[in-house]
Amino acid sequence: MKANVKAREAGGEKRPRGRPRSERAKAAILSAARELLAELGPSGVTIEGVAARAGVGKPTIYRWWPDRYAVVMAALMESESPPQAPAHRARSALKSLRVQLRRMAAVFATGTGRAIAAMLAAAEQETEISRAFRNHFVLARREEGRALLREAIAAREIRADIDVDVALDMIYGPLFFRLLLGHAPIDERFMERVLDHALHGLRYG
Amino acid sequence: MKANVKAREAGGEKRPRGRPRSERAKAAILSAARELLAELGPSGVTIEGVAARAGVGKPTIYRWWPDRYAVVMAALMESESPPQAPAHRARSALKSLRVQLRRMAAVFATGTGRAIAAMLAAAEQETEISRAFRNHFVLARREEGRALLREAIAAREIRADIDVDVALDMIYGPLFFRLLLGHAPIDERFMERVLDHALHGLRYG
Amino acid sequence: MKANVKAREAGGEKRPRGRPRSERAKAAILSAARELLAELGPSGVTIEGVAARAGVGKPTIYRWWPDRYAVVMAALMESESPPQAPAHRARSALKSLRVQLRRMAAVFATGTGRAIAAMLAAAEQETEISRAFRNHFVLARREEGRALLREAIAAREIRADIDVDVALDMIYGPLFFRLLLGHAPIDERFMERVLDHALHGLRYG
Amino acid sequence: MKANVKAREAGGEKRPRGRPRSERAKAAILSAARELLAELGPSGVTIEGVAARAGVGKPTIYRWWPDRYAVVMAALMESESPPQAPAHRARSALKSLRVQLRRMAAVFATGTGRAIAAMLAAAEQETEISRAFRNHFVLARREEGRALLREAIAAREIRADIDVDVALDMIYGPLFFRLLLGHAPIDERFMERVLDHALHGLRYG
DNA sequence: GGATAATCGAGACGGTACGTCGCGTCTTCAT
DNA sequence: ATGAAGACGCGACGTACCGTCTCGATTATCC
Repeated sequence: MKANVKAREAGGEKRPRGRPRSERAKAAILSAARELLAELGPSGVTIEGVAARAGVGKPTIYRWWPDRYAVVMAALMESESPPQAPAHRARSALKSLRVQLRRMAAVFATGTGRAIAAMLAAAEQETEISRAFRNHFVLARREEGRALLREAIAAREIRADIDVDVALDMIYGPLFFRLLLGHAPIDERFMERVLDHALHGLRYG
Repeated sequence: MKANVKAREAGGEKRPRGRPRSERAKAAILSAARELLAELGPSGVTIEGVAARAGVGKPTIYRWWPDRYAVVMAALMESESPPQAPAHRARSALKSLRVQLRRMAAVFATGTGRAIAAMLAAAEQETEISRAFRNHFVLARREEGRALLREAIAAREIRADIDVDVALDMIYGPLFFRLLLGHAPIDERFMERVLDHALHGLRYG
Repeated sequence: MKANVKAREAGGEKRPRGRPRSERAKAAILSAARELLAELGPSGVTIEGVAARAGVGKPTIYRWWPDRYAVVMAALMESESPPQAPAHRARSALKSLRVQLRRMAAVFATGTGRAIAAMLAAAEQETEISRAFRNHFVLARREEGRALLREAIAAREIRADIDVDVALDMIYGPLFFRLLLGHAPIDERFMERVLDHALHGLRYG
Repeated sequence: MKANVKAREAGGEKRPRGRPRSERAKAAILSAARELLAELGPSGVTIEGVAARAGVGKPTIYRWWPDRYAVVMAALMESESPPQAPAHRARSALKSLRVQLRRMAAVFATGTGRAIAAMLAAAEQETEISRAFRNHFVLARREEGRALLREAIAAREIRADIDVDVALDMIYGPLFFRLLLGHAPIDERFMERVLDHALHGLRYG
């Protein structure tokens, strides 16, 4: 234990008073939640199950998250890396958008996709974490898309008189539509075609 | 008794042996479920609550629906009339589509909308009722849309080389995207603009 | 059918009006109850189980017996023949008593014995059938015993100043005591020894 | 903290890890069970009823007792004090036995008596608690009786060649016989007469 | 022979209670 | 002052049977 003491002195961090552990437990909890999510789906992630698998007391979980939804969301957010922020800056804005959409399709085509959709729909009240979750998985990328559309407008690749919010929902909406309804598969090709159709329009032109 | 036999054969209906199910109970159950759904949201619709309010035994509910999701779905399907089949045959196919989209927006803008989205996402397995539900609320109208798009193609109002499935998801997807994410309101104007943007495309043209 | 009519007129009984009760159904019910009793014990004899196994509707059972206890008791009473009325009239009354006790031991040593005890104890209210049941299995034989004791008194085989009721409970009681407590086996030898000890007393004499 | 450790080692008690069980809840459960038993009889003691009256969750009951029979037995065992161990050491063993029998008669003459008999008969399988129950109410006293009979033999008050087990069942059996059959009342006088008849025998002597 | 009527099978009904699962909180001991 | 362990009150789950009722079909008697 001498080493421990020395390390602490060396690090110089100030410990509150008597609490030695915490990050280890947090990691174990999220890890257990991720496993259960993969094995049993969103409804199979119970606090009791997570606590048992993580070797942790239930109150420890509640010390970090307010309820089981928050735990599942946190686990999903940890497990699924977002499409690395600047997302492969391509030559043109539309090209970058195309890359981003392909990446999203790849993520949402997995079982994780349905879990995310379920959590999005299940979030009954507007909480901190549900907002963060929506932002993490969807709205942040939609904002990336907004920036790219603006660039494309500036580059005169797309028209200036469009309603950007409508355009964004038209591009990202189909992904979640298929996720929710399951009437057709989600793949990279699909997202590309969505973008193409959105750009060219359905009319003769 | 020959007449009786003949009538049954003719009608083709097959009377089962025992006491027939009580339509009164069925109506009371769905009615109670609808009320609870409106008052407490999807998660507030418990079998116990429905049974108590409907003045019905729990086993009677389980005799007809496999679980609470099925009851909620059935209640929603009973309460919400779909946009009357042929949906106001307008002069042109696109006009008819526009009318249908406005109607859907009106339905999904209500609290019922979120409930439908929640049920769509919560349905963990592919059951008879979940399929019926998706079909009732969404896919049937998407198929209406498909017919209208085909008409529009025949009438040379839109291009013949489009991928109709992609086009449909691009038109109906944004509605569910907003429903799920809640980042912007759903109203008739929104759906109209979606259709407009889909038709004209984002490019210069 | 002439014979039938004549017999009825002779007997003078009045046929109610409608379809007569099916003796076949009654027999099937008791048979099914007996089987379930043997397989699952008294608590395993449910009305639903009996109805299903007998190929009979539940109301048919309730037309004959008021509740499931009555059915079990009836099944037991049908299955277990009482120790043939006069029970082997031996040379002396005490010898006859000894024979009767041996026979009772044989009956109660089987699984049926515990079932009878359970039904005796479970009968919460004083009904027609529970009285009949107690009488059939126990009290009738106790009355036989009373007659035999009286004979033995007359024959000066036992004392005249005893309390016959006390004596009878002292002879038949031990059987049910072991049945209920299960602390020792029930067999013919045991009942014989009970009778011997009752006759000779525990004192020196 | 050395003292603490030492004390525990000395006492030998082993504190389990978690929150200790609530004695308050245990007492409330048994108390509620006792009340319901008195008001409604053995079949009126339902787990739901006990939980509601005790202000306790059902799972708390199931944590400590395997089923409703065990709860009733525990309640009976708590409520009814056994006839204080050494049971009034009288001058002679037979006198002590007589006192014990009178006390038992007093206990079993009450409504509690029938409840005990019902539980004895209902216990379908041989469990820890059913064994404890039988021992508590009956077999322990039968063993007391055995000791007293042995004393009486040593004191030459009764014969040495008797089968003590048979004699015991002959003395205690009649009590349960009347309890089960209800053909005659149970009172102190009855038990005394049983003992008298057992001692003197039915023969002339 | 046709009407009448009771019983039959089947099985749904409103109920009660079961025993279980998971929730989120609380309490204890050990660190 | 945390952390694991785990009991607590609670609410809902889905199931088993209860005893009753409502059907169409069947089987008898009565007119």
